Amino acid sequence: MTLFEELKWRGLIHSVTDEAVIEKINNGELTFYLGADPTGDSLHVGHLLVYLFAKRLESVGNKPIFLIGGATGSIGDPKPGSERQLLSAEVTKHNAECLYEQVKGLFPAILVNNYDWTHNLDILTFLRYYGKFFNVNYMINKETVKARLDSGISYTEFSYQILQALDFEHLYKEYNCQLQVGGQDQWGNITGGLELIRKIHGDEAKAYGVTVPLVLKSDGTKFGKSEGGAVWLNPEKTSPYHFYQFWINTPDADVMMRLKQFTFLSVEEIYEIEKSFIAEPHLRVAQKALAKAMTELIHGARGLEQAEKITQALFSGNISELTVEEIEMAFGGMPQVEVEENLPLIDALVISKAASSKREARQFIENGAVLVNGTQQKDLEFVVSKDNAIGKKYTIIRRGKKNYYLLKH
RNA sequence: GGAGGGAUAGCGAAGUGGUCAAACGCGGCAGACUGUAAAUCUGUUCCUUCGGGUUCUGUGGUUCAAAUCCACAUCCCUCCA
Repeated sequence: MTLFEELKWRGLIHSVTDEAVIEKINNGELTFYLGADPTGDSLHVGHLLVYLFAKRLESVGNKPIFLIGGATGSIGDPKPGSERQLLSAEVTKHNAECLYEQVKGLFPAILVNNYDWTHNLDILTFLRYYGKFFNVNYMINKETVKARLDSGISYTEFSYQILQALDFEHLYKEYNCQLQVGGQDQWGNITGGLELIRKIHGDEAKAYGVTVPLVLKSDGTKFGKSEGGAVWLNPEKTSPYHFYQFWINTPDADVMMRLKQFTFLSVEEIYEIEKSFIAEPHLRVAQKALAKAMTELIHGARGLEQAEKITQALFSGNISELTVEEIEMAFGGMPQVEVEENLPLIDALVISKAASSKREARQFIENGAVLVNGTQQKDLEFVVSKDNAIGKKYTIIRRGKKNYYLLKH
């Protein structure tokens, strides 16, 4: 199986601009790039697939360039609904640094920032030289722009695709970068770049684009969100435990696809897992393998160990047997609140955000949805006290099957 | 510029003087069953000190009583110019 065949098998190829790129990818002879606008300070699992795709290309020798969109990010790419809020220079810079750190953790890449070759470009050069290569009719027909023609789009965002095309052309010229990879929503931007390269460097210029499919969930909802929002790669924003839990909760219908798409387990290993998954689904071998592989990939062996330890403690049911040290380790990075020594359970639920109102708190208690230090508590008058806390320090509240909250006395 | 239609809870949508904290569907949350899955079933879904309080785009009015009637404002849609 060649690399490209494997990529296809893994469901990672949405489309390619030219079949000729396949052999070059397999031979590991390409320099390629992928870009990200510094609109946030961390990647989340929704972004992850294309980065892992890049890692796979890199693993056979292709050379990755990671492009930070310091310029494009300050413009904002057109999104379906409305204009973007412009970000300040400081925020963009900070975000760029954070993103680069995360990418470096995944694979070695040359870092470039499109601000460097854009900020000195004067308006006349832009219009006289580059502008002539762009046909407005063509630009208007890009999906991203078309979607906004009714509701309106500013000239600023309309110009975004030109800046992106400039990037590809620049990297082609300076680094002999022949390939851009991106999500399928980037197709328009990628082909824009190819167009520009062809116009400037002629038909013999060889450049390509490959897009990775959007990750879909079988039930149609958006991938990458758990309760409380996006699942981030940054452990400060999403703890390794929550990250692990996100993967282990993958529905049966999706889990084999996720293993193929996201993990670096070999084809044979995945087939082995699938056998067990089909024969004994209740063991959830596939979910466990997925959670393990992903947590280790992003948070390392220590993060995985931590996540598994917490999972073990919380789901084995022996919470009250945990020591203070174990709780501290387990709940590191998880939501916790300091409380006074004694507090009615109803208030404790509200303060810890386990319930959004007292009425809801009562309802949870009456439904038997609340466990205090591992035992169900149906008494509305129950008081959480320091004396009953584990090690006189921590009270662990569970609401529902898998929502945990830590109170520190 | 003219003529109509509309705005109701997270979303869709009933309700057109009191029986309305507002049907129903979706979504959310919880419980049961399971495997921390799916499907299914049950409960719940403005706040509350459980007395009550605050809601139906906004403001003012009519009325014992307004989501419901009237006036004005704002926004959206359709048709005509």
